Amino acid sequence: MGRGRRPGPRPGTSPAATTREDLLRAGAEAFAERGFDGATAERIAQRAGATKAMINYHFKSKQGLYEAILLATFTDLTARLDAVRAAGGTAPDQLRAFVDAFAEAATARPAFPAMMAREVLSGGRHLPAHVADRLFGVVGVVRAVVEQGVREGTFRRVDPLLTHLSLVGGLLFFFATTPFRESVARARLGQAPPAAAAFVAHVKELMVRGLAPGRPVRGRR
Amino acid sequence: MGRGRRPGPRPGTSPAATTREDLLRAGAEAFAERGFDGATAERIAQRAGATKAMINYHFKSKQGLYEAILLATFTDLTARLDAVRAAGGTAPDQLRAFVDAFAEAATARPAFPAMMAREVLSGGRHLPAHVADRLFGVVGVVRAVVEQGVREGTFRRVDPLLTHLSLVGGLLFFFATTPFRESVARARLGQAPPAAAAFVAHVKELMVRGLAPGRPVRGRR
DNA sequence: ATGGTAATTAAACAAACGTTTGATTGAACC
DNA sequence: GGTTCAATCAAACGTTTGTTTAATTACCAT
Repeated sequence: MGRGRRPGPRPGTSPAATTREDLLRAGAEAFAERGFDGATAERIAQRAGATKAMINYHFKSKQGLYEAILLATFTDLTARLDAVRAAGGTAPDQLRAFVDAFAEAATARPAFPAMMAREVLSGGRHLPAHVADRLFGVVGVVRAVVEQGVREGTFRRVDPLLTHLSLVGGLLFFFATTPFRESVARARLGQAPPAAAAFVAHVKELMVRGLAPGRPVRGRR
Repeated sequence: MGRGRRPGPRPGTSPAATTREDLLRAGAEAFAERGFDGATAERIAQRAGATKAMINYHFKSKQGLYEAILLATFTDLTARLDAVRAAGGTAPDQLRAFVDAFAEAATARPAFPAMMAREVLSGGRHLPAHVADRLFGVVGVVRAVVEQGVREGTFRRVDPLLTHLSLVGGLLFFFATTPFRESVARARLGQAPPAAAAFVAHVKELMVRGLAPGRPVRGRR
């Protein structure tokens, strides 16, 4: 008998511990679904095929695991967004590229939108300073693009921060609630939920048109 | 000596228990700030000036308190939004009124945006069916307005659901993260955070312009 | 006056939580 | 072949959690 593994390193796993990475992956999923408080160490470990003691061994604490995930996630995101800015082009083009990059980041790391949304919702309570910096970097990119657009005349005179909030808010909301929409679509309507690509195209068009200079809209203000 | 009240009803509180309402208020704040799992019964009770046993007495369980808050909140919101639809007018006007109503609901019940955002983020895990219905009512209002706009020619042919996601996502994100922006504004920059009114005006203009029919935007697609 | 009811408290409770500990194993190194 | 070391597990630990219980009080109707 004696079900359950006996202690000791996993046999034949020479190329760097996979347990650590399994915990990062499982933790990201769990934190995205339930939030920091709702995701228990036990469940994260189970999902990773390990024991919860491994969290403390590899990351010192549950909070340590959380921070490691956030750092990796935001580093990936800001790298993509900075690349958009560096690639140059007109402001509308950069804005479109921004939306694409955001969507690619959400696809590469499905947990990122929910974790980011939860973090700002909680007032950044679990955010260490150096991770918060990356978050503000996102604001900086949008601001730079909008200011460029206003300067070159491709955008009307809009507030960069307000533009950031409406743009990133919409993107974050869409990608963070994808699981919800999928379950609703299955349960309520037989209908399939909208694809990410359709939303991306929609947001690009909406923003570029909405920011374009020119005749004010008719009708009551 | 003998600190700590002795048991028994609160004296002189004839007009309906205020404890119940205190718990609703304190619970809304706590759930908005920390989420369902992060908000502890002890802290909610403290904030309400009561003991945690009162939660179970008045609402059966912590979950019961949560549901009571959600129901009241969403009922208020959908009432406002339905009124917008009922008032009629052109689609752009209704859309502007929608944004106003949303903002008023967020002002009247500051906890609502964060609670709603957290709920959809969690896939509606804590949502009882009759409360979920109200949530879908919001989608219905936006859909109706957009479809009317397309019909009457004031909007281009856009997907109502995608429009809903970008509009409500932006609004929710803004109002749900107001505390975060305020703390950041205080700590990082000496600058004041943008006022709600400014954001509301921004979103109205952005959406109405972005949805307006007419010449497609120049530049690469 | 008296009895009943609803509201409240402090304390007790079991379950669940994150963390720590100690034993155990496989592999690398000499 | 023995030693060392990092990785792993099961179990135990102390704390915190939401809930229940029993006692206590104020108000109201009779």
